[in-house]
Amino acid sequence: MKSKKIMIIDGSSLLHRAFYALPLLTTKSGLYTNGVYGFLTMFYKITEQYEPDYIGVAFDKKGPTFRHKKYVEYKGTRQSTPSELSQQFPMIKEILSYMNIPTLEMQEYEADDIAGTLAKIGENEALEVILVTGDKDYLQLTTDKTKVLLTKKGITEIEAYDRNRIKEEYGIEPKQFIDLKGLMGDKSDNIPGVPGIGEKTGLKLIQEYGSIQNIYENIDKISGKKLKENLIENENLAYISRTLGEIITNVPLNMELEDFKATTPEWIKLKNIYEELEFKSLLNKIPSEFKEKTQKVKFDYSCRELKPSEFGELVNDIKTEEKFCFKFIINNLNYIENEIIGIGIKTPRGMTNYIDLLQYTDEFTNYFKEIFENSQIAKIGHDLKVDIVQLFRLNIALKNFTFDSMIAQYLLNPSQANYSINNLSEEYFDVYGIQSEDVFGKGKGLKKARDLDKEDVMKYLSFIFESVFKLEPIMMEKIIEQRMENLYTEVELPLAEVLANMEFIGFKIDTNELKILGKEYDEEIDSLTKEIYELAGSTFNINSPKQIGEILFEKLMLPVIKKTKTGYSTDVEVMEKLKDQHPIVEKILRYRQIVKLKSTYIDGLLSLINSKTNRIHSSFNQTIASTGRISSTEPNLQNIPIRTEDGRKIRKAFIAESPNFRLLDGDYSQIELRVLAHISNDPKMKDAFVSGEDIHRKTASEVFHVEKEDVTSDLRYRAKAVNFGIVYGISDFGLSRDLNIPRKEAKEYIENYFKNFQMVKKYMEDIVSEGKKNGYVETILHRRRYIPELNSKNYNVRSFGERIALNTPIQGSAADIIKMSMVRVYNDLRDRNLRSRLILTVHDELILEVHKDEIDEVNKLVKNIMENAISLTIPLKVDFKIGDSWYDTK
DNA sequence: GCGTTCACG
DNA sequence: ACGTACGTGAACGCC
Repeated sequence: MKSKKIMIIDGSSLLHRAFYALPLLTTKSGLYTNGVYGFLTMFYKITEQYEPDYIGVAFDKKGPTFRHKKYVEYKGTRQSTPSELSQQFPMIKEILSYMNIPTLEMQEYEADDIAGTLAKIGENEALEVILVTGDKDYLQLTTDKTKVLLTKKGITEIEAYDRNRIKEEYGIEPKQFIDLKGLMGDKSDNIPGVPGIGEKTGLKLIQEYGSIQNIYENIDKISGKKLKENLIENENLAYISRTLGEIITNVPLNMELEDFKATTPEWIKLKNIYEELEFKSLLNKIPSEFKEKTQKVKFDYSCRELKPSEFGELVNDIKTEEKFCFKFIINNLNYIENEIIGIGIKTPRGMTNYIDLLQYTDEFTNYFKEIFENSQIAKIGHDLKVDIVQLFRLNIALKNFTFDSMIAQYLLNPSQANYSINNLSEEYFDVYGIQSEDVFGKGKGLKKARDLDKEDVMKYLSFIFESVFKLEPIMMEKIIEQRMENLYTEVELPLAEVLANMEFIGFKIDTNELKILGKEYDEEIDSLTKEIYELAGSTFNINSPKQIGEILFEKLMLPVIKKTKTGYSTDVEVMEKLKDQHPIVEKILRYRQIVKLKSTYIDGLLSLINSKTNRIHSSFNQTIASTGRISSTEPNLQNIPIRTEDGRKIRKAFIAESPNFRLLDGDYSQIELRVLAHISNDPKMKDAFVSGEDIHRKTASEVFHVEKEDVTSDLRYRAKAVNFGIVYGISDFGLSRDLNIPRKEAKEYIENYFKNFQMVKKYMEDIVSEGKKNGYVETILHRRRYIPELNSKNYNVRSFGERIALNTPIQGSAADIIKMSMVRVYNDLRDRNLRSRLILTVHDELILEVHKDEIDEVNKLVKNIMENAISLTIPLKVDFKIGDSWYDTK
């Protein structure tokens, strides 16, 4: 039988660690909580990992300890604990009391003595002992039965030490750390030790002689005159230091093992204090049944399952109430092919109705199609894009879609990490709702449709509907107040349907073409692999940056250009600089490129082709990018290669549905620079766009003081880099790296740029100060992004904030514009009953699958919509290409 | 699960 | 003196 475990935590040490590892977080009322928060994060991590049967937390007690009696200077150099930290000790103790975990502190003793004593008690009871601390001194307590978990950098890294590891790493027994410390001393505790002896010398001596006592018994054998002198002169100090550094294990504790038994926390109290301290993520640790009891808002979970005979009645209710909220229940697989399990529907005054669609799909569509398609009846919900895809599958066209709480929250704060309905109900109502995982399971425990508990499903749906109905008025008020009503109702909401349709339609793939390309790549990978092994003189995993580093910088002794957190950097930038030094470098670069193409684009795409339609159905995320852009996943169709010919070939596999269709690709020319010209109102920049000049050429002539006719391709290239830099929040460093020129030269370019485009400079200054003043910046359609970084005390963080402040209105306005185009293109194609359809967007580009009979009409229509999506002080220009494959639309 | 690298706009 | 261009997603190694 496995022995039981006792975990003893050094609370003082852990709180200190957490406090210094995390930035100073405060609650709205100004309480400092970073230490407590970090402590609890670590606490949950280790208790969940080790699952102790007994647990206790030891603290230092204020006042002198027995060590001070032996040595008055003990801890004499310690700075007093800052009040931001000291006020957090009572908090963590309070929380531990709610967890029913005993906290121990004793006059005259320190936490480590208590922990040492408990460890000994634990060992005597034949328990496995786990000590948790940030203090290396604890290593002296490790035995075969006691291990020490030591926090490393930050709060996420924890290293476990047992006796074996110590012997391996230090070559001494744990107990010998006491003697080692006697020699080394400890600056932070003001333990003197023997002068001139640090970790290295100390370890050597202990490894050789075993103990301080034995060193002095053999003092004549010590080599090194100075060392020997120091030892002899400071013998007394060495022994005193040894005593000070020894953790004692016989503190008189009046506790029994049973007092430490892990028991159930007092959930309600724990929940209340987590709320008070605003530890939202830790509330997940509270079982949901304890979270509902103190809701401010009452949620009604009443629900019923409807049989077909009752469908008509609900349809009539909906007609009288003119609004409903709905959600499909589907299994979480690819939702183009999944099973549609059921649907929940609720009107403002009615209860939640559930229809089993595994049984009654036909009856459902017969009764409800007209309701969904009725433009007098409003539909609302949360993350309805998924549900619109299901409606497409059932051949139902949604009309009058007026509210989606997920999209609403994205507009109210586009930087949020999580837009789940649970997050929203917590934020707005302090209601902790029902976790979808509890209903559907997760990971391996994901439930099959038939294993779902219908009552749970209905209750979950009720929770969503109650949340959405209650959120709608509150969120709409904010949206209107922030001037985003138009953006919301005319752009983002209709866009959800456009994205749903693009997901539903997909992009046709020539599987064979992909496979042939894959074979070519494979052959090259094989031969490159052989050449690289040959050049390296050994085999290794070329996919491992770590192993490449070892080969290049240790075996082949190439110069180290750059380091990462974990070792040598081997990225393209570094490798380009090493190219001339060894032939292997170029081979590795080529290998990396081809392997990327093969694994991400050949194998990755092949695995995502829908076998029935030979099409790829990506998912488009409308609420990820803080700037307003759309992102694409599984697969990401927005990063299909184009910059190198080898990669660009992948696009040959992206084709139109049949010989009757072709691809039409329209991309905005220089949309971000045009947006910048518009919002900065810079006359020179605007001139260039109004007169249809090449903007990079224009920039080159201004920055480098040459006539436009005399701009060489090199100058144009440099000017292009400058223009990009402007949009991103330029720095001389970045530009110099990008163009491979001295920093000084880059600086001149930038200064010249600003001399010529003075209004751009003014824009950059104004937008940053506006951001600082308001806390956010806006796009043309008033899309808002908060930038807390602008007020950071940290220079780097603040600079980052400034770059965000000037880039977001540019990137975000460009996103506004293409989103408007998408909605109009989609609607016009549908209104004209065309067979052509929008299938993809890549930030400044729209791709349509166009019927050959409609090419001229659609091309004209899309051009008109895109170029007139919005009226700016400069024209928008769109270039169009037509081809049988995406490769050909160039 | 995080870090590195690299694909795109 | 610092450390540095904006926004994404996927594959892989490594712990």
